[in-house]
Order: sequence, then structure tokens, then C-alpha cells
Amino acid sequence: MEQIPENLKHYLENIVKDTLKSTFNVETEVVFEETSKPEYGDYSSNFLFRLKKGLSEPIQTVGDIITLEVMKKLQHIADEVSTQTGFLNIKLSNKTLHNVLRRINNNPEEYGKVDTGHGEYINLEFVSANPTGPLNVVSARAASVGDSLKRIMNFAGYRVESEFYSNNAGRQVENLVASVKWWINKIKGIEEPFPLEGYRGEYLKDIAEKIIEKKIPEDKLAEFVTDTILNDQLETLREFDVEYDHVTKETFIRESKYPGLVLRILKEEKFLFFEDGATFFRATDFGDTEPRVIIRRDGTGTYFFYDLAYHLYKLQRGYDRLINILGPDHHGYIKRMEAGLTALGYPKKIKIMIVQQVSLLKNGEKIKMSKRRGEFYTLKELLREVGKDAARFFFLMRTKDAHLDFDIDLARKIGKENPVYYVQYMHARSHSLLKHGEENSLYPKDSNLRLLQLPEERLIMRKLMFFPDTVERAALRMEPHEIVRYLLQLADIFHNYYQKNRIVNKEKPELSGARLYLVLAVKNVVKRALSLIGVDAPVKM
RNA sequence: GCGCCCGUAGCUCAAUUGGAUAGAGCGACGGACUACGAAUCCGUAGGCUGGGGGUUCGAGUCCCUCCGGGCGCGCCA
Repeated sequence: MEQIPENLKHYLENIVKDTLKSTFNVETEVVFEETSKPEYGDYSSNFLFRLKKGLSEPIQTVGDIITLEVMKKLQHIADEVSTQTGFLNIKLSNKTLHNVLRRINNNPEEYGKVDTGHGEYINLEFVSANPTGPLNVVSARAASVGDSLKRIMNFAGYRVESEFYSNNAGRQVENLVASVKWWINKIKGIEEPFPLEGYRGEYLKDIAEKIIEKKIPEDKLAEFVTDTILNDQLETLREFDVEYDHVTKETFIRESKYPGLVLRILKEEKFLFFEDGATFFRATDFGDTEPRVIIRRDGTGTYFFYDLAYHLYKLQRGYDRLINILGPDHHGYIKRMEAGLTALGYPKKIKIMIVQQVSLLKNGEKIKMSKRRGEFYTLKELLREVGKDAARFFFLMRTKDAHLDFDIDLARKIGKENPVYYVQYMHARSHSLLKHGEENSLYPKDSNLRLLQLPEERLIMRKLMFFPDTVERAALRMEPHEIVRYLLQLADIFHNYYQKNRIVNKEKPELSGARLYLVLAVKNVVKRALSLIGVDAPVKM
């Protein structure tokens, strides 16, 4: 039944590449992409421009010959091959598009899977908030991007495991514990001045009450407080449909062999020096702007030191690559970490992505947030106000490099102005169309797909065909945002089609069967695409 | 001062990473349900892509420079 190649895009690329080699003895990369406009065909490549310099013949001659050769080889799947203003355009036959529909509906779970990753084993760390308070909205954005990326990359042939790192040690934890103690004393009626670097925030009062109730001993306070907050963070993330494969605590790292291992390797390689009683790492040997302290004058390790140990630990677990998603305040840290891992013998094993800031808008005004005063908008509050789906979708509407204005009022609105409903409505509408068909004894059928003659129908089939390419792009660029854009475009043409044409029509059972088959394919792809970004596909809204 | 991100329609943002005539939504104006969900659709108006220079077949995209906005630059984490 399957008459089309496993991966259309790569198939076309290989055909043209081979033809160039056999006809002109030229080797070059050929990339096909969706044409900017449907009038140009379906797939287009600009390799002729790139080739221009290395060719003796005029570009048009080469184009003409390639066009003929490629057409010959693609007769079974394409209608037209042409060169226009330097682009090689290919228009696939309707039969090919029909087979795409069959592929989708025969195996909805598999459609869109690609093997971009070739099984590369990846550790993806994101959020990793300090256990000093509830998760804020920047963490929410990182969670949305990170978790979607994991889903997408796993669908694209990678083996991705997600990880949360909790810095439950160090000075900030001392400050945190001091703040909790202040609350404990206050509850017991002992008034003292609030710790200088303490954490404000009512959530610490609840923890203090629990400590009194459970009679937690003094030496277990730090552990109890950080674990309580960590568990609360993970619980909130679960409500956000974010599950982690691994959770690692800094206390675990500190007690492990890895800090010692880091010191030993750096010492043996002579990447350390001593000054003012402190131990420095020669980060400048690896592109950083200055040497970095790893052991302070007082003999304690820096945050960077234990972070190096943590990353060494991750690498020794066998990953091919580490990916970290960090907030915008960490970009100064990238060079340092890359330098450190290179020195430890793992060059180019880490990719650090920065997710930009989030501003929350309410009533058209930015909400002011101050961590110090304990005033910030939490992920929990966001979930309560706009819901999981709108929150996740909104965080993916911009590329991760851009600042994001999150308009809470808009996210709560219902209608096209709120894109998440626009997309989910496409799924609900497909579902009710299929149901409506059943009530009239009309079912999706692939026997008369040639009746799908309308330009809008071709547009939809074409878009469905591009889904695997979209998954590949999103994975390679590490931009979940690509999936969101795809859904919005598909929704546009689908709603347009629906509005103009009747799908279920008892007078025309054959046409109805074909159209319902198309609708079923749309529903299947939308459901899958939404699952890749962790958004529900409702059948009723 | 140094480093990173951003500047595109009145507003919020896209633009297949250097490609074809720069596109959507909101807002404004005008239309479409006695047929499958109007949470939808169709149309009109709106642009010197912050300014200037460069690179080339081709620049919103790359380089230089200036202007404007955000963030970061601890033996904090």
C-alpha cells in the first residue's frame, strides 16, 4: 500500500544530490524546504545559487538538465519539477498526498517520528530552582520550554532524560534556615531582629509550624526545610505536566567522590594555581575572561566548584551530551562552565541555552516582582489563573531568545485572540465532525480520495505532509516554538476550509467519506503535535 | 567600561537562520449562521524592518558604526 518513501524530504534531497553527482560530477548539500508560497509547488531548494560559483555551465542550463533528470526519477510521486528564479521547485502529485493521509490514519501514533537524533543520549537539565521558595514565572517558562523540548527530541530519535538539580547547600541555605528559625521563635513568642540576608515570605511560617509540630531536631533543620520546598516545587511542576527522570541534590554531590575527582584532574593537568590562600582554576586557558576561584581562602568550595563536580557526575553517567536551560541572569556563567568541562576532558559536551525574561501583564500593566521582599508571582498562581494549557502554550509562542510579555488577561480570554483556544478548537471541531458523520452513518473512507479536489483540501494535505519536517526542525534548532507555529498555520487553513465547505452531506456519501478521512488525519496530527508541547487535545470545549 | 539579548503595522509578535511580492492576531472599519460548533470565517485600512555605511546574484536576517530598551559582570548561589 505504501507507495511513498519513508521520509519525503530526505528522499528528494538524495535524488537531487545523486543526480548532480552523476550528471555534473558535483558534490553539494541539497536542502529542501516548504515553498514560501503554494504556487511555487510543495518543496523547494536553492542549491543552484550556492552552486553557481563552482560551475562552468550557465546556471539556467544546469537547472534545465537537473529538472529533466529529477522529473524522470520522481514520476511516481511528483507532478511538476521546475526552476524559477534560481529555485528548484517540486510539486508532488495528489496521489502522493493521499498516501500521506493513509500513512497518518493507518498509524497515528507513529506519524511524524523522524530519526534526527540517531539515538543520541542526552541529559536535559531545566528549572533547577534553588530550594528557597516557590517557583516563579521565569521557572515556568523554562519548564515549558524544557519539557516540550524533551518530548520533541524523544519523538525525533534522541534519548533524552530530564534532570532537576537542587542547590540545597551553601550560604543561601544557611540564610534560609536562619529565616525559618526566626519564625519558630516568633511562634514561640520570642521576638528578635530578622536575619540580614533572610528570606521573607509567608511560606516559611508554614514550614516553621511543621517543624514545631514534628519536633524536627536542630541538626536536621536544613534538610527538612530544603526537602519540603523541593517537594513542593516538584509537585507544582507535576501539575504543569512536567515529570523529571532524575532529581539530584547538591548535598549528594558534596558527599560524593566527584569534588575530589575534579580537584585531582585539574591538579594533575596543572590547571590550578594558588593566590591569597585560595585555589584558582586557569579558566583563561580555555577562553574565559578571568581565572575562577574554586576553593576559597577559608577552605570551602565555591558554587562553581560543586557545579563542576555535578556536571562531571552527569557526564560519567554516560551521556553523549548535556543540555542546560538557564535563566537570563546566568549567561556570564556559560564560558566558565565550558572552560571547566574542557579542562576535565569533556570538550564540547555541554550546550547551555538561555531562556529570556518574562514580564507579566495584568490590566495592561507590568506586575512588579521582587524576590527580596518575597513578592513574586508564582507558577502555582499562574496555573490557578490561566490553567496549564494556556500557560504552556503562551510560553512557547515566542522564540526563547526574546523577552516575553505574558498577558494574563489575554490568556484567560476565550476566542481567536487567545491562540491556544484557536488551536484546541480545531481538534474539538474535527472530533464533532466525525461524530456528526457517524450519526448520519457516514465514516472516514480512503477509497475516493481523488474527490478531494479543492485548493483548500490540497493546502491541508500539504501541511500535514510537512509535519515530520517540522518535528525535525524543532529538534535540531531546539525550538519548541516551531510546533506552535505549525499548529497555528494548520488551524488557519482548517477553519477556513470548514467555513466554506460542507463536510458531512448525506446527498454525497462518497465525498463525505473522503472529507471525513481528511478531517480524521487533521485530528490525528493535531493531537500528536499538541502532545509534543504538553497541551491537551479536548474533544469538547 | 566590558559581555549577552532585543528593536519589524497604533499594540503583541512571525518571517523556513542569507531567498521569491515582509506576514498573523489584537485594536479600527465593513460583511457572513432557517446546513456539520459564529470559541469560526471573509474583506478594507495600516511598513523607508530604529538611523547610516558595508559584504553579494539577493539583507529584516551577516559585518562595522551610532541611537534606544532589557539583563549580567563577587573568594554570592
